[in-house]
Formats: sequence, structure tokens, C-alpha cells
Amino acid sequence: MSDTVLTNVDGKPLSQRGIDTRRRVLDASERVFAELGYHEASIVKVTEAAGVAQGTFYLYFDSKKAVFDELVRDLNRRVRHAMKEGSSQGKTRLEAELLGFDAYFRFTAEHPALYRIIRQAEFVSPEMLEYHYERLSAGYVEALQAAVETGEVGAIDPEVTAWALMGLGEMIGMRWILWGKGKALPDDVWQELGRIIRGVLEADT
Amino acid sequence: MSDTVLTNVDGKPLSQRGIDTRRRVLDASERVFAELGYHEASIVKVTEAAGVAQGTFYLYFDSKKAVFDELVRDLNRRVRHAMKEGSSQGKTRLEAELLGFDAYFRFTAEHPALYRIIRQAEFVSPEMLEYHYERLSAGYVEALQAAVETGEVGAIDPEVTAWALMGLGEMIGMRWILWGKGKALPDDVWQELGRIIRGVLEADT
DNA sequence: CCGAAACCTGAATCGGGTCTCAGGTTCCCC
DNA sequence: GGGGAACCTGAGACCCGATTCAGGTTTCGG
Repeated sequence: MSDTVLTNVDGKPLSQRGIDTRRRVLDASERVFAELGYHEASIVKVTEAAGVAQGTFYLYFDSKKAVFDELVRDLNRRVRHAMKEGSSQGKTRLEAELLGFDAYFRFTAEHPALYRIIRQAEFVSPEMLEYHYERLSAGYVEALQAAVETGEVGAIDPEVTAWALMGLGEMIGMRWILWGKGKALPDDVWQELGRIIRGVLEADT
Repeated sequence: MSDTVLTNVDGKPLSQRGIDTRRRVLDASERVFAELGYHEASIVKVTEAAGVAQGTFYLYFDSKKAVFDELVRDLNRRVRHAMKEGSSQGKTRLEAELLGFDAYFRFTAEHPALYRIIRQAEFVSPEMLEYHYERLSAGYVEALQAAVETGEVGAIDPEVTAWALMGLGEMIGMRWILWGKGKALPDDVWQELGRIIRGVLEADT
């Protein structure tokens, strides 16, 4: 994790003013891409939302796709951070897993852009789609692997289990957070999700 | 399920020749949309792939979005049919579930268009995205509900469980079928998936 | 074999998108 | 308070796409 210096398209480092403008454009991109989707989100709309001229966009990003890729990286970093933060409070693997899910759902509620942008990546930037899921699953795998090694959970396959948990969380999040009214998981759904995750972490006896 | 008569855009029934041409355009759409994505898939490319002129497209479909919607309905009908077919051979709920997954993975291997088109629906046609998942989950719910009622599985919530299974299947399918080389689930992954599904169907003791 | 219905054609219309660039403006150090 | 570096502007060059439509071709019952 090296801190990379922000640069303009020519590779020159930015002044504080440049850094701020770049951030404004990136944030505006998140909003506009999330609301309209990649293709409907024109550079005109993004720059309007950011309050800058069209040309300014190209001072900081090579292309429309480049800002999309960066958005994926940015959101990915942020969810993983939120999830790690949440799960770190857990005393057992199961508790940690549930807290991680909770953090994930909260993040989803606050940043629907995550879903909406990832969905588009399939065609806009397939490599970023893989990047996102690979990194997300890596976090799970690591934690599950550790839990297997300490004997806290039985003989499960961390890789397959990680992807299963990820898929299950994504779908539940879509159904109850994204499509739901309250922007939070209803209690009974949360209960049931607990049961399911418990089942998933249970090795054959 | 009423058989609907195929018509041109004015609502007139088609002759056999018309039916064939319409089908050619729809099939070409599936191929082109799956390969290039909705936005890159121009009507020019679709009609070229179908071997007809651009105008012909509009004899059978109102718009580019209309053919997309129909594609979703078509693929949805076909996966559900394949899954029902597969799971109906199962003697127990678990066995049926596994056979359903197997059918789903086979379908995915043969029709990657399913994933690729559904992903796009988020922005192209949100109502079709919901349509797809709602109908898919409905199949699960019905079967799970029945199994709960006969006491074959314990006190699980069919709705939440259905969406969890769906999400898990989708993610595993993406990772090992769509991204994988062999277009089939490796044995060890399949084993592990069995364990996971078993866990998901297990009510609290 | 004729006439109308059904089908097919593809150039043209119209709208809109990304990215460039020549010309300002602001900042900041000396 | 002057000057160069960094930053910003927005009109327009250039490209591409969905949809239409006036005119041709095929089919088929009688």
C-alpha cells in the first residue's frame, strides 16, 4: 500500500488546488454515474455537477473510462475498509462475519453507487469487475483461513465459502437495502441471515 | 401462461416468414448484446448479424430497449425451465436443490448471455432486473415453502433463504463458470457447494 | 398469372457524445 | 508587483447511433 502522489495527465504532481478540483470531479462522477449509469452519464453532466468546465475533466483523467476505473478502486477500498473495521470488533469468527455484513449493508445504504457502478463494470471495464470481487473475496479468504487454522471453524474451503458469502450478501443487500424502503435490514431478515451464515460456516460433522 | 400470438409493431399477426425473421433478429440480439453489451450493440450490428436491413428490425420491435426486454423474458423463461427440469429429478429437497444448481450452471455455460444481459438491466431496464430476480426467487420460495410444510426441512424462512441461495449460485457461477476455463464446476468446488447448501437448509436446532 | 398483403431495404434525418485546443485566469514566490 | 507555473474555460472538430420512410420484392389465394 504505497501512497501515490496525485498527478495531472502529464504526470506532474498537483498543488492543493489541483487536488481539490480533482476530488470534486471524482465525487461528481460517483454521483452522476450512480444515478444515470455510465453511458447516460456524459462528461458534460459530470463537469456540470462538479462545477467545472469540460476541459478541466481532461486535466485530471485520461478518459471517461479512466475515471470509472478509479471510482471502482475508490469504492472498493472504502467498502473493504468499512467491513474490516466492523468485523474487527467480533469476538468469534461468526460474530465478526455478522459485523462485517452489517458494515457492508450500512455502506450499501449510504453508497448505492457501489452496486450500480460495479454492475456496469461488466462491459465498461471487465478488469475492474474482477479486481473488485477478487479483492473483496481476498478479505474473506484470509479471515476464514485463519479461523480454520486455529480450529475455530471446521474443515471448510475458504475460497468457495468466501465467494458464497459474498454472493449471498450481495443479493440480500440488493433485495432488502437497495430495493427496500427502510434502508436497513428488517429484524426478521437479519435473524434469518444469521442462521444462514451459521450454516455456511459449519463444516460437515 | 397464455400463448401469445406474435405480431408486428402494428399488432398484426405474422406469417411463418415473419415469425422466422423475427426469431433471427431476436437470436442475433442475444449474441450481439451478450458480446458487446447493450450500448455497444448498435442496431446496425444486430441487423448485420441477423442478415437483414436496419429497417427490418423495426418491423418487429418498437425500439432497441423493447428487444432487450424481450431477451430478458426469454432467457428468464429458459433458465427457470432448465432449473425446474433439473430439480424435479431430486428425491429430497437437498438433492433437488443441487440438481437445480447443476442445471443452472449448465445453462450459464451454454448461455453466458444470461449474466451479461441481466447485469446491464440495472440501467437499461430496471423493471426487467426485478422481473428476473423476482421470478427466479419465486421458484425457490415455492419449493422451500413446500419442504417446510411437509417438515422435510426445519423452520427456515423461505424468502430469505431463496434470495441467499440465488445470490450464492450467481456468484459461484460467475467465478467458476463464467471466468473459469473448463465451463464446469471443479469437483472440489462442487463438493464444497454441497456442504454450503446443506448448511443453508439446516434450521437451528 | 394477377393483385394485394406482407415483407424487406438502406440512405437520410436528427440528436448527442468524447475529447481537443487556443486563449484566459489565478496563485505564489521573489 | 511582476512573472512563470499551474489551473481553468467552452466552443467546436469529429464521430457514431436510433429511428424513419419512400420505394422495391416476395408470397399466395383465387
